[in-house]
Amino acid sequence: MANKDLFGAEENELAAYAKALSHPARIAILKELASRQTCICGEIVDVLPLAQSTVSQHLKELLAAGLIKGTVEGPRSCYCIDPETFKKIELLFRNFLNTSIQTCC
Amino acid sequence: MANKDLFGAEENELAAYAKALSHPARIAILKELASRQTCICGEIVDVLPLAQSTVSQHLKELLAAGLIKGTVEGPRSCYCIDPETFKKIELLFRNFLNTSIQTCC
DNA sequence: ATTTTTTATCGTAAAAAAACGATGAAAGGC
DNA sequence: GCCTTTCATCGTTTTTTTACGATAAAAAAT
Repeated sequence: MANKDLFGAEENELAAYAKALSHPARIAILKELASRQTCICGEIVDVLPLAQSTVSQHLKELLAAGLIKGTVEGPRSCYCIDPETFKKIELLFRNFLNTSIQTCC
Repeated sequence: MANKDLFGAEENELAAYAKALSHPARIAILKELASRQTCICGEIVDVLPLAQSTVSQHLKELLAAGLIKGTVEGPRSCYCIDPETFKKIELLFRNFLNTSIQTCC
């Protein structure tokens, strides 16, 4: 991505989270994870219209962004939404969007 | 972008808005627009560390996504945040993020 | 009428993202 | 001990994004 230090920390942070959410497959993954109360989520691949390696790549990105946390033990993966990050993002976006609405023309 | 009809409408919509927000320059533009109560915003280029054509391109994307509205009259441009879209997005994201938090493990 | 100023568009190059198949690793079942 | 299953990683190709300079358009200023 473009040189990080051309922009402020808040701009970069917001953009990074938005980027993580910027693909329908990743949204679908998150919704699927959210819909299951338990963490046993090995069947994500079957739900998505993508190859297994592609899904794995999307999971990796979500992991890197901190949106999910997960462990893999041999043939069993266990990914979960990270509620803390979600709370943080919710606040970040809400703040940004609302103050923009209020201060604009 | 990936085939639109591989995913649901909500996934695509969320991802599209997130994509519009996924670059620090675009966040910076939006913050700058929000910070001015008036719509006379011809000096955005000067505020950003990017070439004029690049900024214009980012503005075009924000316009296409519906985040801003604008008119250009010769040597004067007038871009504004679209508060309606912002409200819509705020709701969309809040809904998605909050229900994810509540239903997850 | 010509110049100046500001912006959009075009063409293009470089970088990043997305996707897949093939391969490899790890744990459990046979 | 060997399969099987499930996932990650690698290598590669295609597509998209980002960025810039150069050029064009449009209105105002001179």
